[in-house]
Amino acid sequence: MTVPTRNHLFTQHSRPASPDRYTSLVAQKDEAPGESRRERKERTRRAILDAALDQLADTGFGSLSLRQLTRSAGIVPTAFYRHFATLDELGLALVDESFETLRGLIREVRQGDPAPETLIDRSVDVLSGQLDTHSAHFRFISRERQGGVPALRDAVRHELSLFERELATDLARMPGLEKWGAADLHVLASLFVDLMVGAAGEMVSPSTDHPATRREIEQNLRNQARMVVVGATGWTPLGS
Amino acid sequence: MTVPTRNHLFTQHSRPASPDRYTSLVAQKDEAPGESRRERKERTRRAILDAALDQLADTGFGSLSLRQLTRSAGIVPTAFYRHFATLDELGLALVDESFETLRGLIREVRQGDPAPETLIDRSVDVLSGQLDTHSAHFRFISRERQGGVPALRDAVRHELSLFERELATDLARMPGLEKWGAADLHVLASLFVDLMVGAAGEMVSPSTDHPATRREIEQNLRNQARMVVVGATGWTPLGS
DNA sequence: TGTACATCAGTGAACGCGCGTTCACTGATGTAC
DNA sequence: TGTACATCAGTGAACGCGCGTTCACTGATGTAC
Repeated sequence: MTVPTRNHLFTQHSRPASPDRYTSLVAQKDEAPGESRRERKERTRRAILDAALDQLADTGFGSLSLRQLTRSAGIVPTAFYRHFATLDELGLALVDESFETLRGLIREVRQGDPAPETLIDRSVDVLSGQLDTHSAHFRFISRERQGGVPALRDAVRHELSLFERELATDLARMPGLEKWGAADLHVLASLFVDLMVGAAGEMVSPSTDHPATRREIEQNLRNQARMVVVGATGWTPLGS
Repeated sequence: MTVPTRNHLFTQHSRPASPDRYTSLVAQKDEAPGESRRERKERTRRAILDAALDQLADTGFGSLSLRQLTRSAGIVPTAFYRHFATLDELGLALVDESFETLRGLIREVRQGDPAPETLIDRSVDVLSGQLDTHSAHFRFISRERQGGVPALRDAVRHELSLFERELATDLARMPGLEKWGAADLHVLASLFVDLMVGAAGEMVSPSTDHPATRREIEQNLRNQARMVVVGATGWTPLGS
């Protein structure tokens, strides 16, 4: 017969204050009485994801520590496995929500303003706004795109290529590009994606918190995009 | 009085075979009798750098392990400190030699063939050749550019901006660009650098060892560069 | 040319630490009747 | 509405491991005389 080795008088719902709980950023213990078990679980999952995004400001995903992660999420290390089977699975969840953000960006640009001559400025403005609220997602994408964790790198690249394809479909409808083939659209779309991800990665980096620098990068992105548009305007489609 | 706790009969020059020595890729123990102390030290340093580049194919610099590093360099962990004060210092040495490779590339392009209409193909060919012999350097640059180690990220970005400035100086001498200001040259040079580093990073990634994929990326890089050149040709300088 | 001494690249034991993962557990929430 | 039981998110002890860094050391190489 197995014997309990410790009392369990103090569990989740009446825990004594312990020093290392003070460091938790996204504590599970904030009481929210009406909550169901599902809602509680979802809240903890969210806390883990946020703690990860937080920690990822400083390091690559490969250097993520499960123990630090759970400490700042306000749970015990082993509780992590109630939500994700492996650290990689957590990473893939972050890929998903990061690309949701990215698609949100393109959706926001699209709606309400298709005038081609203001499209660049509008896009850069929307990007700039998204960077304020979702910087962690952009940092994650641009870092793990070249990062040291194969599963994530592949997932990010795959999503980026899907995203690029969507952009190509959008571009195909623009005036002047009706005659373009898939290859031409791919060249232009990949240019835009490379520029955007590159600039976003630079703006969102911990080294670049100086706002003047950020505005310079933004301005350069605008000019780069303009030069590419001039190139697209004068482009002779590849098949011809 | 301190007492030696172990015999030292077997040192560097007549060491018994020990299991974990077999894994060393770049062993220091290869006898080279005529060598001076300086030459020996330089050889070990080289072995450390190579072991690092080797290990960095799989992970980011932040996840580098000093112990694995020294094991595959054929020395004991503590011997590392005879060559570098910290791991970061090793990283900076890698930044230096990686950018030497990059400058070698531009030098190779420059010499012997300045015909503007073949410049893109020539550049991509040279890049492709360098990727075969110095892939680790390009992987290092493109990964640590967005990587999680601040000192390296800053160093790589600084070197990239110097490199871009050099490229701008070269471009200023090209026919048709004589009237361009510094800002215009910056836009064009940064476009080329972004495209090159991006494509190189993709080609050199462990996920991309399929040669067909690599040729596709190369071809797309050519097309992207061409579209940018068309853009530059039709560009109205910013001041005007 | 020979000798005494200094230099220093590499050694190996030892350290304390944070890591990911296992396991049997607890007790509040949810469900079947 | 009340009761008995199942579910399962979170707990805490324990594990073995690889890590970076310290330290006093060795002995071949280099140098001064």
